[in-house]
Amino acid sequence: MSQVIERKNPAPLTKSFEPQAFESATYQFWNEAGCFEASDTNAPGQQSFCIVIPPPNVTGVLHMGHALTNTIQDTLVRWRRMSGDNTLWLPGTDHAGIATQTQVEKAIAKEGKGPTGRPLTRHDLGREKFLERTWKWKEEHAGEITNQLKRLGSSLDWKRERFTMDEGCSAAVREVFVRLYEEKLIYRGERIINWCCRCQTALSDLEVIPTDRKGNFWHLRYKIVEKNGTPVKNPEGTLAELIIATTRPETLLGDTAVAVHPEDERYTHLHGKFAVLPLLGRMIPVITDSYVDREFGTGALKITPAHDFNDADLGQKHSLPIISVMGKDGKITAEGGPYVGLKFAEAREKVLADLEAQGLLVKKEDHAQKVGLCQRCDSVAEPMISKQWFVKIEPLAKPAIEAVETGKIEFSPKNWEKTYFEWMRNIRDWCISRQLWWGHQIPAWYCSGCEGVTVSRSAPQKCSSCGANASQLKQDEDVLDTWFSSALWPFATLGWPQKTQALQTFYPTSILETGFDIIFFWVARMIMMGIHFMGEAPFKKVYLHAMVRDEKGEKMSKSKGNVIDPLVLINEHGADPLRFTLTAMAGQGRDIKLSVDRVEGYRAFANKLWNATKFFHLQFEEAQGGVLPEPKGGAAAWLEAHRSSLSPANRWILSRLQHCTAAVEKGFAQFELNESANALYEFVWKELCDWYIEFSKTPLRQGGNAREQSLITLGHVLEQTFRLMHPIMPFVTEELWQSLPWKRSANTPARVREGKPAVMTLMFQTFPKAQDAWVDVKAEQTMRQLQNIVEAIRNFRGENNISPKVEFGVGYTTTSDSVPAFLKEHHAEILALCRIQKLELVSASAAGQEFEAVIPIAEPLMELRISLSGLVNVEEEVKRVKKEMEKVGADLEFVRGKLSKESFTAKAPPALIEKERQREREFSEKLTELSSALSKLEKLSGKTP
RNA sequence: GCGAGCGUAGCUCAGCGGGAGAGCAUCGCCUUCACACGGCGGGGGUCGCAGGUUCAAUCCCUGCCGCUCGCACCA
Repeated sequence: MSQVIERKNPAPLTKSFEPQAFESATYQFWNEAGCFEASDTNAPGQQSFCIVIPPPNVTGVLHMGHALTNTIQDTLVRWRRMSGDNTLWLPGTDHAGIATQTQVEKAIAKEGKGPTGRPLTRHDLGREKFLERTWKWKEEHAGEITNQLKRLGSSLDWKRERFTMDEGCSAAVREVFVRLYEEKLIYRGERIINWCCRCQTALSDLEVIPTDRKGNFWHLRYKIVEKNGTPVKNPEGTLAELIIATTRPETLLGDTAVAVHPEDERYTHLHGKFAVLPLLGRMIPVITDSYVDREFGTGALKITPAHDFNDADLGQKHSLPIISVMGKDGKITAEGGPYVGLKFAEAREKVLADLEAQGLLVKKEDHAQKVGLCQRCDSVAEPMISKQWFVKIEPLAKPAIEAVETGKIEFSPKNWEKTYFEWMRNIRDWCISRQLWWGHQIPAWYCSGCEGVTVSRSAPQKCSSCGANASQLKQDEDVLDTWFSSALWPFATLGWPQKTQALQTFYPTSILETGFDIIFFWVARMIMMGIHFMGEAPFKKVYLHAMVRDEKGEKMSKSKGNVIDPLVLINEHGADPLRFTLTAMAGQGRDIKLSVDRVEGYRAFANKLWNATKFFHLQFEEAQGGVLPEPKGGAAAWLEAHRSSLSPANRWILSRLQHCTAAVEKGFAQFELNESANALYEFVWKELCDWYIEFSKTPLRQGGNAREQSLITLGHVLEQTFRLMHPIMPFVTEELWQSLPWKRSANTPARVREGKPAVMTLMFQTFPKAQDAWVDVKAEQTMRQLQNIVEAIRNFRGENNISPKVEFGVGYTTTSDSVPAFLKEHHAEILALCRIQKLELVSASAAGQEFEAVIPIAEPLMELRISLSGLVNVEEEVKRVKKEMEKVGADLEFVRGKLSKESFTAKAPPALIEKERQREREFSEKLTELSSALSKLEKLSGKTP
């Protein structure tokens, strides 16, 4: 007999659900037993299932978005693991270039002053020292987010944890860079990019957030002249000029043309002429282009190719010169003539003042405009020409578009595919160089001798162009966009560029789960790189979850102070309730407004399950000899063997378990986790606790076979429920499962092969499959009938405000032959659930006495008769009956109306018509009963003073 | 401007062709031996508005209105 890993010192179940008591220990048990570890190879016939975690920032802290995505992923991973797959969920963190560098910069700024008395900057430390500091910072903070992921219950294979700047990932980055360079898909060029003057780095288009700003529209006067400088005149003899509206007057310093629409008749006579650039006096051509909108502004446009994306395109089209007047330092360059050295904002003021002085400023209007802000620091990002590294994206985008078009990759919800296509089909080259220090330094070396560029996987020995030795070579100081390494994540983490077994087994990964906000940043780029380097898309399915917002629907942000910290919720209520909440709300196509109330509600749910299990133990321990021995072959086999002799209630709950199992499985498989969660909630609370356990109390107290049968059924149903619920609520289900008397250890195929011991854990138990054989229509019908009777009596009690302490007798009449036997069989349960003294058949003649309430029931066909004397106020009962009659009357009227329409009876499906006729009969009978009861009551109340 | 989503009970959401559901909140009764993190019962909605298709529309179609979110921006 091989060894089994068991949890040490199991504690008895506490009085109620107290997650703090066991969550951490449970996680530790799983982790130490190696439950999270995948195998590099699949067992024969086994499938692999792999998700790579969207790597959180290495120095970040867990926020609700993380909690959501990791709960969803963990749920899927646990489900697949229990279903028998070789399951790998690969953990890791991202170096997060700008974010991390900024944190460290802030830290050193606080530490001391530089030589001139200002706070220390990274430049005071120098690159090497600064990087040392950042690595140290990373080591100190990296544990926080991973510990938080553990608190959430994430079953990540920690032995495979990766970091985007670890040796392997760095090697992958260099490999990709070199290959793309060799394929001419990476190039270095002088192009217009977004520049953040505060962060002092280039940004990609995506890192710039267009933001509404109140601005102004200044109308400027450009005089028009011939090439030789003679003023041009208008047809009516006045001097020709162009009035141009602009929101950024300071950029005029870099204007190299003005443009009008070719068919704009106002300006036809200016075609081919020149404009005199205000302030600088430069002559620039008047060009025509249909890009110009005649309706907007004055219909004339100034063109500044160096500082505007659209102008850059026009400039290229018309071969215009490019004049950079704004520098990376946020100041006007020497090209700006008298304005050199001014900050942009100062330059604007001065330019406007000078224009005004020269009479060239026509007017100023208010104007709402969008300004691009740096995603990281919110300062204005200026478009400017700069020498940067770019990825030529179109050749990479093409197959990535095709992969989604042909369905090799599917997005869910599907409508995101449209968004993906939109962006991918209009994609611009990707600026990948960043003027930061924290990141993958670009593997390009410049030769001081020949100015040649050497791109290499490792530090080159000599210049690839002129052969000069290494001392002449200097590596590019810039680093790569953080998303460059993230794009390689699905294969770099599996060992690429080595040909590893893990890569073979787990690539392509099964699914990607992430937020829609990073479709472009991350998802699209992973698809492009995956296809290009692996020949295959990195995942088959992309699941995109909604945004987590606060309970008012606002985005959570620190500045608004509306952030709900998942760790606070975990500490207070446990990880499971939070996970259940997120899962239950993860329905697609809607933002998730998280409310703490909801979490509390699901904590109550966990408590409910806890107490149901305690109920089982209580009953179990009372069994003869203290402990009921495990049935031979286990509970399931026992139930199978005794199926025909099981009570209706037992058959019912086993049948309902199949429905629940099917729903949970379907929800997981279709990525509708909320469906799974809701099915479980309904089943556990309503069916198992409210009905089954209440029903089972009678046989359990009865003892003997009845008790044994119910105990085994309840134990089995609970055990199966724990399995079904485990992917969503791993901690509490494991804790409760461990408490069960008949549990068995289990193992995964891979562990067996590797000689690893089995583990006594719910994590490795087989995920249930719905079994049609256990679906019992008859038992469900029986239970429905019993529920109808019980509810009718409870309703009578409730509406008449009769205390549960008051017991009374109930009689009934029926025209059905089977009802008396049916009620006799379930006599005890009905009495217990309704807290009544007796339920007995009364003859039709004995019935009909005046002191009775009459409660008609359609299924089973019968009438309850309850003697009112001393029980209720007759007037109250009159009210109740009247209310009931109104309801039934309205129903009847509706059904009759429907049936009276010939169009309905002619065209509706026959089955439906029959159903409606049936309903009509029922309502009508019910109404007759009620009205006769009412007339009796009214007579009675008339007699009473 | 283009694209997507959402408007259902006081709140948060499910449902999406046959007369509207849940949780929380609320009201009434109950400390009944798993659970007051509980039980039982009640009240509460012309399913954003207007048309159309259909025997039948919260559900399908069209148009509006309102709220989000992408993309592109008109300089």
